[in-house]
Amino acid sequence: MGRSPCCEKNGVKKGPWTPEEDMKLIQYIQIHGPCNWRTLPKNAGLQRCGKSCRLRWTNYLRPDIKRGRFSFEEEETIIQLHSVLGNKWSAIAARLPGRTDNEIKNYWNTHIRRRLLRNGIDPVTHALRIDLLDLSSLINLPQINLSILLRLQTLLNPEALRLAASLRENPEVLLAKLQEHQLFNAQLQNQTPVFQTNQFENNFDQKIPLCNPSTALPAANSLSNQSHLKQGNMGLFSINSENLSGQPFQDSLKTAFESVHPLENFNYGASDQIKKDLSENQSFQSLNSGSNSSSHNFSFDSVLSTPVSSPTLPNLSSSFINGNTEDERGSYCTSLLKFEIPEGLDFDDFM
DNA sequence: AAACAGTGCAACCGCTCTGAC
DNA sequence: TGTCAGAGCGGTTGCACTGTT
Repeated sequence: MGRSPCCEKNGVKKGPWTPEEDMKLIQYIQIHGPCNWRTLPKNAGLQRCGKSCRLRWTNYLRPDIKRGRFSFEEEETIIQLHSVLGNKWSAIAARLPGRTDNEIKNYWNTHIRRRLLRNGIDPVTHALRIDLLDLSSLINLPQINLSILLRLQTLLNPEALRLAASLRENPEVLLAKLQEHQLFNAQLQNQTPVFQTNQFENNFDQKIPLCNPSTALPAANSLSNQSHLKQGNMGLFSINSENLSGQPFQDSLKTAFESVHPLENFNYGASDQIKKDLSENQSFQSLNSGSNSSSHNFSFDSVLSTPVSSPTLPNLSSSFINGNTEDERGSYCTSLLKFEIPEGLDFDDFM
C-alpha cells in the first residue's frame, strides 16, 4: 500500500516561488500558524504541495531566518559541530540561530567540504590526510621553495599511510587493541573528554583520524614489530632522529606545532605505554629536551598525541580552515608546513 | 562581444524515521 | 499494530551569476 503522496502531482506548481505566493503563505501562517501542511496550500490558495510550502517556510520565509554570508564564527561553529554531529544538519542548525539545515548543508557542500578536501583534510573524519592534500598549492608559498618541498617528501612515510588505511578498513583490530590497552580510560582522566567504546562501534569512521598517533601507534605495535613503527612514528610522519636533530629545525617544529595546537587548548591523551614506547625513541627525546633557547613551554606530550575525543578534532580542521582574511582561509592547511625556515639554514645538514 | 565553464544557491525528489492516533 | 503527517536527510536539478577564453 504505502503512504499516499503528500500532494497530487497534477495541477501543482513547482519551481521558484513568486512574491505573490510568498505573501499568501506568509499571511496564512501569520493567521493560522504553521500547521497541517497538507491542507495548507488549498486553504491558502496556493497551487503547491504541502511539503513545498513547508520547505519554503522553514528554509526561506521564516521571520527568524538570517540571510547572507556565513560569518567567520558561524563557519568555525559548523566545522566543529560537524566533527561531532556528522551530517546532522538540523542539529547543527539548531545551534546556529537563523540558519537552516538546508542552508548549512549547501554551504558545507559548496564551500567548506571543498576547501577541506583541497587542503588535505578529510571532510568526514576531519583528519589530516596527506594523500588528499593539494601539494601544488604549496609551491607558491614564499616560505617554501620547490627544492625544499621536494625534500620534505622524505618526511612522509608511505608505510604509515598504508597502515592507517589498513586500520581504517579493519577497525575491529584497532578496537580490540584499544580495549586491551585501556587506552582511553584511566590515563585520560582530567584531560579532554574521553570517547566511549560504543563511539567506535557506532561511528568508528568519524572518530579515528588517520593521523592520530595515540590510536594508530598501539595498534601498530600489536600488528607488527616493525621497528620503524616504534620509532616515533607520528601517524603520517616518520621522523628520523639524525635528520631532525638540528636545533633550528627543532625550534621550527615547535613553532609549527604550537601554531597548530595552542597549548592552552591542547590536552594530550597518550597512554603510558605510548609515552614509554615513544620516549625510547631518540629523536623524540631529542626533540623534547633539546631546546634550551626556546621560551616555549613545549612538552613533547603535545606532539605525541592529538586529543582523541571528537570535540578536539575540529581544532585541527577549524584552526586550519579559518584565517583572518579570506586568503588565509583558503590556505589553512598549508600552514602545517609553514615552518619558519631560518635564514642561512642548510637543509643538507638535516636531510 | 559572444560562447563557454565554473560556481553558488534555492528548490525539489525520494526515502527513512518518529510520534501521534 | 498499522496508518498517517511531519520532520529530516542525502542527493540532485535548474537557474542566475561570474570569470575565462
